[in-house]
Amino acid sequence: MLMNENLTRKEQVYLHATVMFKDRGYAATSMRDLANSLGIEAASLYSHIKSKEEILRKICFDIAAEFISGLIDIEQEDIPASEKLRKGIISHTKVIARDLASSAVFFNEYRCLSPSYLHDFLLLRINYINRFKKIIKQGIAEGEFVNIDIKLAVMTLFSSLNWMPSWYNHTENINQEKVSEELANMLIKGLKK
Amino acid sequence: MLMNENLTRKEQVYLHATVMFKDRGYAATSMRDLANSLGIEAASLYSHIKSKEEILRKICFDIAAEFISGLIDIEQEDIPASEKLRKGIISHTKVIARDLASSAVFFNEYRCLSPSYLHDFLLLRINYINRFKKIIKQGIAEGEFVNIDIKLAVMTLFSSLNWMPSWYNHTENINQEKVSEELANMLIKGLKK
DNA sequence: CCTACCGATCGGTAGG
DNA sequence: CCTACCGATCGGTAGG
Repeated sequence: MLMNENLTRKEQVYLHATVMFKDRGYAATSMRDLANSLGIEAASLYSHIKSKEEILRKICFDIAAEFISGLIDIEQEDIPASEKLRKGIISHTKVIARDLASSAVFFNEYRCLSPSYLHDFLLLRINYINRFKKIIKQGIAEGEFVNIDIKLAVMTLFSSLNWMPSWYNHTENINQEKVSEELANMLIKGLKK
Repeated sequence: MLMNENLTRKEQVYLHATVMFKDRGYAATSMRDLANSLGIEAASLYSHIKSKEEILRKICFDIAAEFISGLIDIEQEDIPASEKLRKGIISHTKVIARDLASSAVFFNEYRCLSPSYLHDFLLLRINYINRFKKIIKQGIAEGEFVNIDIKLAVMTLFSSLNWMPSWYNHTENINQEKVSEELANMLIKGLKK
């Protein structure tokens, strides 16, 4: 059962929808399923939201904004690429750990966005990936990292980070910060000379 | 356009379905979409297949079988854990590279299986993951790997490997074997002392 | 492989 | 937040 106290009805709708989109997928979750989990009729949902896709859009674009804003300050710092990368990884994992369900939807369900929103979403994603590519390029240029294929490196990085929501569990006695650090260590060690 | 020459109609149905499930998701792909991409009516599909889910089942369980069978010989070899892991990673990436679309469906759409098939599928997946865990445990026990959290290590490993189908592209001038080797190097280096 | 069609379910609206 | 309902679409079947 979801914790619903202190939430407005609208927030409850978003919360339940996020969890259901994560568990069953966006297309496989019907508005009747969602209404049922809230104990109301499907038609009643529409006094809180405009459409099913509006929910998906909010999840995807909110998380995208969090990822990018977490990275901006780090980019400006005058530190070695490995340290930038470490901080970037920790920032990224923090966004994920803060909201595992939304992150999972972000990673897996974005393609259900209608074409024009999907287009904008993909631009944001490319922008974010390019920022990490730039850090890795810096590390190679400064001789800190091995001369690895950039695309391979950055895709491996994101792959590792982005499946976190599907295996990382808040309730286990695993510490989020420790996980992030171990992960960052492992990945950076794989890149270093 | 898909290459359909030399394929039976049934094989064409499976091929088109796999690509569409990968691109749009299982739930979001209708039998009418599928029929349309083959230039026939939806009802005509059912002279080649029994149900929509039958297609998904075949994809998921065939790929599962390929993953496991690729690993069995490697496990028996009397070599260091790092070499077992390297061979395991290369075997795994070969299965993926051989059929990117099926692999993508395997990783992302399995949860659309009906409960009893989903149950069997998850057992196969746990079995496969445990085989890799055992290799990493061996490496830690023999002092070859750092004393990392096993779950973290194996999940990072699979995350890296399993997003391959979503970014790795056959048509680019990237060589599959080289990608596998670089990937294996990077990941094993992250584990080594 | 087609036409014709089934019951079920979909996202969403009207009106209160 | 409800009842009542819309047109569209779903997976699938019958019969040829």
